[in-house]
Amino acid sequence: MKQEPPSLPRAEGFHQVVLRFAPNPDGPLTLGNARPAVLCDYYAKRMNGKLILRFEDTSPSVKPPLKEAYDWIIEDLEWLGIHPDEIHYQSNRLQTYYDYAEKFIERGFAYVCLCKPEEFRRFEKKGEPCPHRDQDPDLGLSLWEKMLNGGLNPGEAVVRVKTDMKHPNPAVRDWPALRIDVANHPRVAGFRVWPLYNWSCAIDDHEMRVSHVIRGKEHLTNEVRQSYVFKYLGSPPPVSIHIGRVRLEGSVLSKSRIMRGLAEGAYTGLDDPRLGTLKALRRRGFKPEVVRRVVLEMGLNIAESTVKWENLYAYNREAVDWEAERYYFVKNPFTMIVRSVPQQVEARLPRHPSRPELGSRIIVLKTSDGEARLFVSPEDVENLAPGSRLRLMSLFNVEVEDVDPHSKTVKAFFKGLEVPEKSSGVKLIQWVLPSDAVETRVVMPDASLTEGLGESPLTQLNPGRIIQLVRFGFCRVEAVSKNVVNLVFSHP
RNA sequence: GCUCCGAUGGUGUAGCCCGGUCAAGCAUACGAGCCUCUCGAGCUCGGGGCCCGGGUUCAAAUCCCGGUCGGAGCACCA
Repeated sequence: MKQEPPSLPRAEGFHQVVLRFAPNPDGPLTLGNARPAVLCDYYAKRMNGKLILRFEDTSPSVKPPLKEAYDWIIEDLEWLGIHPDEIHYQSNRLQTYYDYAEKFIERGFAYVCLCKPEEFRRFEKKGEPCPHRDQDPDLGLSLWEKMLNGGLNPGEAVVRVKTDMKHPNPAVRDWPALRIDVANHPRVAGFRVWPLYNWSCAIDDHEMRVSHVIRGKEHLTNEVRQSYVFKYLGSPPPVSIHIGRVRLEGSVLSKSRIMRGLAEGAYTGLDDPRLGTLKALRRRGFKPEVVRRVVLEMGLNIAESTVKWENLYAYNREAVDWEAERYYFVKNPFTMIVRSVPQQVEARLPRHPSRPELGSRIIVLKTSDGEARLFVSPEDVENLAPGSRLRLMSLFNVEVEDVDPHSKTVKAFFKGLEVPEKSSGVKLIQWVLPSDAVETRVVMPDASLTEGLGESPLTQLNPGRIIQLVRFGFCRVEAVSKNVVNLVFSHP
């Protein structure tokens, strides 16, 4: 980091800074989720505090949690270098939410509302109490009992927290805290009352002694709603920091859209390169520190911001250039036939142009009757006029005689070994020998496949390695076999 | 419609709370040059910005008001 993120606001006077990242396990983490996650982790570490991961899985029917998503999230966080000190599942804590609800009803801080949603909305709009607001706590408790034991059905009753029916923001007026939901939950069974976000969140932040909440600005009014709970609890609310939403240029970051697209078969998986999931970024060879860097650069700004791929590319290039060995790859190969080649030519291909200590590969070009064949990329030769010169990198120079796109053949003749002067303007191109060629497929950012031939040493690379295909781009090794190399394109 | 936010070069930010040291810093992108057997990396230099209009003040990117544009919320979602 060239620039430190700002210090955590109002962090003085806390015994320990406690932050929580609280995702809904209904999909994979995206770059959008990475923002609060990384910030929470960053400040927890910087302040010697504690980081809590809390799964907010309390909406069995509207936002059904996905059993697999819990692990996805933990894995994605681990990839980012985030290891929470504690992990909580709200679905394990229902009794706690019930206990508080009962207390609130008992003390008249909350009531069981039997209004139909539309009915209540009318009172809310007018700023007037509904008939249930002033119910006797004993009646409230017996209704609450009926919510729990089945005497009331979904939609018939809801527990509301008393706020202020004249609050300027109608959304704050007596908001619902718990409702009946009988849908199945992937983790627990036998519960029919579930807390709503503002209830479970406020109770948990209170119980877990959360000192600072970093969350998206879509929660701005939730902070106001939850402030009433803290008021009734007689404890100060956590410091709330709202950050802007993140957009990733040209990518889908919405979990629901991702899951829908996946169900419709629009994507190849959670790590489809078109998606803004952390899994996709990882698959494309982005280093976690790159994600952390862009997030930390945005800091605690509440203004929304758009991440540009070119920034991600630049940071990742910086992160991987040193480790990325260089290999030759020609896509949609054309065959070049070179005449008048000396008996035997050796090419020495350095593994890394800036790291001679890594050594080089020696490739021996054999000729028959002074003729040599090798593969080159059509885009390097397609429009060349006869007489054009080319430098086959690390090998020799040729002069092109004829290019035939139909037979995908280029005829050329040997034109010396010396590296041409830069001023000559001779283009340097990569090549692959037929005897050394292996089928190589690269998944591109738009999920299309680029196919061609690569050098055989590619088959020796372990999955996960980042390499650079010279004059093509950085790629991550996905899988290799004896005959096929599968790569994922990172960036130029 | 109602409630609430935000606005610094192409992009992301620093500065704004506590007005002068800001003729606005950094990163990335862009341009030029050097270097390099890659369209990669490195090095040097360069152009580019305080949304608009008023006000307060000796002094405003910073404070106030209005406007414009952008965003969020107004779910028995999180």
